Order: sequence, then structure tokens, then C-alpha cells
Amino acid sequence: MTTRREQTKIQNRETILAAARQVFVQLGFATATVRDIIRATPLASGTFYNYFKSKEEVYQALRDEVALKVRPRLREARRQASSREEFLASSFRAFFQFVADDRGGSRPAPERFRMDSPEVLAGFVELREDISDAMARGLLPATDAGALGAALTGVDFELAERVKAGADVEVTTRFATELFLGGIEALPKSQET
Amino acid sequence: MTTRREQTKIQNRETILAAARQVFVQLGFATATVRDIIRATPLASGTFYNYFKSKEEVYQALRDEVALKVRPRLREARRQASSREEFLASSFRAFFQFVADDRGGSRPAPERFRMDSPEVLAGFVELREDISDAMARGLLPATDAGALGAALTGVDFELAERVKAGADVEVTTRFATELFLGGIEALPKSQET
Amino acid sequence: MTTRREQTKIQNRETILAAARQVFVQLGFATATVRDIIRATPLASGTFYNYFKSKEEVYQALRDEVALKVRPRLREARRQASSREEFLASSFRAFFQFVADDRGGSRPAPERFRMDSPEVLAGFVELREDISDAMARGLLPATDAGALGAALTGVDFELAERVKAGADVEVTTRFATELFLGGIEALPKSQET
Amino acid sequence: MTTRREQTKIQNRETILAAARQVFVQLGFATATVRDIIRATPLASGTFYNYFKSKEEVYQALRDEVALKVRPRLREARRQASSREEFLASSFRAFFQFVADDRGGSRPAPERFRMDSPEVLAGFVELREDISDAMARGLLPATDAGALGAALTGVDFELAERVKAGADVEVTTRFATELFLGGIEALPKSQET
DNA sequence: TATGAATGAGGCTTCATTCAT
DNA sequence: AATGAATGAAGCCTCATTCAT
Repeated sequence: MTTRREQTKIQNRETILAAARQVFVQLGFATATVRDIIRATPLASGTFYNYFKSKEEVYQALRDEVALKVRPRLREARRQASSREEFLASSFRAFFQFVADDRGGSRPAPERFRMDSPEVLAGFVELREDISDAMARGLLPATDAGALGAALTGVDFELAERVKAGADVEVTTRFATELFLGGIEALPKSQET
Repeated sequence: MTTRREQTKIQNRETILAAARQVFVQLGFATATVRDIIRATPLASGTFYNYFKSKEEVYQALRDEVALKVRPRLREARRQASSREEFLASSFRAFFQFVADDRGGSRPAPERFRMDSPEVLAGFVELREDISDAMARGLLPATDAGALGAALTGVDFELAERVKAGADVEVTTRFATELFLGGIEALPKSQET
Repeated sequence: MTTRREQTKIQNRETILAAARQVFVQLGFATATVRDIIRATPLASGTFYNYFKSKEEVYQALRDEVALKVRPRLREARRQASSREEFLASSFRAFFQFVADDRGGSRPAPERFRMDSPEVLAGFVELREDISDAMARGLLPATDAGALGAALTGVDFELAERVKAGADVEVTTRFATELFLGGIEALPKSQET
Repeated sequence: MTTRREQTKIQNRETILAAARQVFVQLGFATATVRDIIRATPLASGTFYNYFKSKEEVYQALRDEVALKVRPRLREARRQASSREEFLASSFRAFFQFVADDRGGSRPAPERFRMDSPEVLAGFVELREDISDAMARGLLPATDAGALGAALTGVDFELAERVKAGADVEVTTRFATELFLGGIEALPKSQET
């Protein structure tokens, strides 16, 4: 049975996580302060510590939270991809869509945080695994999986900035997909680095 | 005529800039402190402020300094490129070489600073300009210059991490160049976004 | 007539007092937190404030509580003492026994709390009164009652540390008693200070 | 050559130490805050940390400082004592004099810090050593050195309170000395505990 | 009455920056 | 100019206490 109390508690946790996500995206992890986070909520400073022990811990929670939501779907899409195009497009689309839903950060940082929103990071580790699988399944040619993963990651991040700035998700996905469809053919066949 | 005094002044400025570059690369802008910078010089903390008004200002100066040194050569290479391959390869090689020369920063940051070393950032702005030029010169097909620039930038950054980790500059340059040579062919012809 | 409710109330009060005594002895008053106290009970933090207005108030209550339990017996013993030795020994024994029963606090404090457990303090005030009485009764020679009381108190505290560390109550009592039996004889006869 | 700068630095260090001593004596170590200390000086909060890394460190410094000043003299007096009376009196007198020179703390603490002013603690360790020596030299009878040291310590502390409250150093010294001269005779001869 | 989350004052500490020397 | 100690705002966190349930 969920009491009113428990409801509020869950809600506060969400409030803090939402504020943290926003603040981390806008300022970057190092620049963001716990105060920035609570200032972005109606809560009091001490309350933060009822939910998280430190800035690091919210960061972890953010990562964990999305790990359970977004990434499984992304992995599934890639694993069920039956064509090279599907493989690439599903990766790009999922990422750009996620970013588009998040739009709003104004980034006054003097530093360029290609943030690497916490939830996203672990996803790229998985991408590299999925690339190796896809190579094994013949979906991708046997080239340097590490380098290819890095290239995909880089394009993901950089085009995501354009999406945040207003670029269309579908158009951007198509651009990236076609760039790689053509590029992959041309790659030197090599071994895992 | 340059007096001894003026010599020292110029030299101190360089000393601070060199220390700042190193410190920013190792710790990231937000994490780095002015103290970290002066500790990396034989100078006293107050002296820093004889040369720069703030941490932000050194950062700017770093950006400006390299704008005058490194980037012109890079632009020149791209402008004189007579083939698509030359255009791409010169861009990638210059960047990876720069990063390779810099290796040694241990980056213990919990955050992923794809730092975006200050000197580098402005370079990407120029890259996008050069892409438009190259399109005008028929060296690149008329596609979305903004998106293509972003894609190149992303791949630059992400593969640079691999170079920092020890990957070979030439091999990485070839990988990136071929990926884009093939990919560009396949891109949809479109308008600037 | 005592209802169930009233029973619980009394019991909770006792629970908190017991926890507070233990915590104060282990950590010292300043170091101990209200949280430490409630953590040592099955009660909730808010409940503490149904019984006591503040940390200071429990401390007072502790003092008062023992004033009503332990000290009367001690006073009685001293008042009924018919010899100097009995007077001294009963004082020392009661204190050392009290401390021995309490053993177990690990005192990790960087500070030397000769803690002066609350219940104990008021007892020493009474001791000084009893000394004056004993002098009036001829049981103790007419010397400086204040100074003698202080000396007894000091020896009490300091030897108590040894008892806490495992020294035998009877042996320690005998040592202190004999020290004072001999010492008192030698004291200069003087006036109350 | 000592510059003005160096002078100020040394003076500030002394200022902080003096404030810390006063504050520790008034509030006790646990209750005292770094803020309490700096508030008792004309300095700014950050300045504290130019001199000491933490509250613990000032405490250490205080202890060390006096260890070099007061205690050697005290030890010397005891070691050169050629009679039992001299041994006892020199110990008591040195301690009471030290305390008398320090008078001024108003002690609003709810807790009784028989503070154990940092510099004093180590001194008592030495006392116990000196007692053993004195027994070896035949200056004190062979009784329980640990218990005797504890008794002396307790009387020291407790009578010191009276000295702080205005009691005369010489009178108090005589009282304590005679108490122990007489008491020691009466002690059971025993072994070190 | 009991509960335990929320509150915010206040403690410790770091660091960009100023300023007397 | 160069120096480096002083400054104080601001960050992180703890904890006594309040208050809605």
C-alpha cells in the first residue's frame, strides 16, 4: 500500500533527479554544484542529502535510471536489425530522439561539454559490443570495430548538438545513416584494435 | 627596441600560457584552478594577475594564441588541397598529430571532458567554412555543409581519444579518411541547414 | 490508575534516557547528536521531542534522575558513617562501582572527557556538604573543606579511569581510602575557603 | 634577515594559537569551532587555513608548543628533587602557577571539561614516568606508581579549578603537598599495576 | 502520540582575487 | 613588476528541530 508519504518521497527523488539532469547538461558535471541542483527545485538544501549522499551519487543514479529505461530498447533495436541500414538508423534515431526530448539547456559554459549526459555514456560501451556482434553476424564488414564505434559515437554527439539546436531528427538520422552506409563499404578490412 | 624588461614580460606570459595549456588538458577547465596553473610555474600567485584578469582570460588567450599559429597552416593545407582525399586527410592528420604530441595528460576526471582544448575549438569553426569553400570549388559534393562539418568534428574528437590511448596517427587518419571518402559519395544532395 | 497509554509514555521516556546516558558516556555531550540517541532506540526522531525539548534537556533529566536514585543512598552511607575510614571508603566504593557497572564505552574522543557523567556532578556538590557535616561531627579534622572535597573529587575521577580500564573496585577503593586516611592527618588545620 | 612580512606571519601564527588556546579552554575541543577561533582574532576565515590545515592541527601545535616550554622545566624540577616534599611541591606548584597565569576563561559550557588543556596532557604521562624513577631512587615508597600518578593528576586538576577561581597558588600547593606526604606513608606497599 | 521527511542555520574548507610590501 | 599572505564568497555537508501525516 502506498501512503501519501511514500508518494511524496518518490516524487521528490524524481524532482531532484530531473533538476540534476538539467543542471548537469547545462553546466557539466564539474561545474555544476549541489546548490545549483537544489536551486532548481523547490526543496531545501538539506533535503538533497536525504536522497543522495553526494553529487557523485546523483550522477550514478541518473546513469542507472536511464540504463534501465533507454538503453535496453536501443540494444534490442540493434540486435534485431536485419540489415545494415536498420542497424545504423536505429542507433542514430534513438539517440537523436532522446536528445530532442531533452532540449532546453542553454549552455553558458565557457567550456564545451559535449555532455556526455551520464545516462548516455554507458550506452556507447554497449554500442561497441553490438558492433562486434553485428560483424560476427555479417551485418557489418569485418573492420576495426573499436574505431568504427568511436566514429559512430563522435557523429552521434556532434550531430546531437544540431538536433538540440533545432535540426530535424529524421533528416539528421538519414544523413548520418547514409554517410556511414557509404563509408563502411570503403573501409579497409582489418582486425579489432 | 626590446629591453630586458620587455623580454621577461613576454617570457612570463608564455610561461603562464604553457602551464595553463597543460593544466587545462590534464584537469579540464572547470576542475583546474588558478593555483594549479601557477604551481606549474616558478611564479607567484599574484603575478598571474599581472598578465591575465581571470582564469577565463587565459583560456581566451590560449584560444587566440593558437589561432595565430596552428590553424593558419591547417587552413592552408585544406585550401590548397587539390583532391577530396587530400582535403580530408590533411584535416584529420593535423588534428591527430596535435593530440599525439600532447599525450601524457592523465585525466582522472569523473567526467568525460572531450576537452576541446581551447585552441582546437575555433579550428572547427574554420573547418565548416572550408567545407563550404570546398563545395564551391567542386571538391566536395553539395550536401549539408553544417552536418558534414559536425560529422567530421565528431569523428575527429572521438578518434582522437584513441590516438591519445596509443593508436597510430597514420592508421587512424587513413581510417577516417576512407570512411568519409566512401560516405560522402552516398550522402543525399541537399541544402545548407 | 495507570492506563496502557501512560505506561508506554513512561517507558519511552526511560528508553530515551537510557540511550542518552549510554551515548553521552561514549561520545561526550558535545560530540553526541540527538540522532545518535534516537538511533540507539527503536523510536523515531520526532518522538524525541515529545519527551524532551532539546539535547540539553535530556542531559538535565539524566542529572535529575540519578539525583533521585543513586545519590540518596550515597549520602545516607556517608551520614551514617561512624568512622573516618567508613566515610571515605563508602564514597570511593560507590563511585567506582558505578563506573565499573558502566564499563563498555569505547571513548574514541580525541579529547579527554573526564566525563563527568551528568548524574555524577551533582553528587560532588553533596560530597562537599557532607564533608562539612563530617567535620562538624568530628569525623574529619577541621581543615579546608572545599579543598579536601576537590581533592577527593579529583582522585575519584582519575582513579575511575583506571577502574574503567579494568582495575579492581575493591583494590582501588582501598588505595584511595588509605591515601586519604594518612593524608588527612597531615593536613594543616585551617578555615573553609 | 627578517622582513616585515615574516614578522607579520609569525605574529599571525601566534595570534591564532593564542585564540585557539583561549577558545579550547573555554569551550573544550569538541565544542569549539574553527569559526570560534577566528572570530577571536581580527583575521579572516580563510586565513586560518594559511597556517593550519584543520582544528586538529592547531591543537597539535598547541600541544607541541608548550611541550617545548613548560614541561622540560617541570621534569627538571622533579628530577633534581632531593626530598619527597620537594618532588611533590614542585609538581603541584608548577601546574597551579601555569593555570593561574592563564586565568580568564568563563566556561559557559554545559559540559564539564576539566580541560585538560592540550599542553597539559602529555605532561601527566611524564609525571608517571618520574614517579617510577623517584621510587627507584628511594624518594617515594614502592607502591602502585600508576595509581599514585592518577591520584596526583586528579588532585592537580581539581585543585586547579580552585586556583582558577582565585585560590592562592602557594596555599593550594601546600595543601596538596601535605595531603600526599601524609597519604603516601599510609599506602599499602605494592607492585606496579 | 508516533513518525520520519523537510528545513535551514551553521560548520569546515577551497579558491579566485586583492593588496601591502 | 613580483611576491605571497589575506580576504571572504561560496561549495559541501551535518544536524537540531519542526511539521504534515
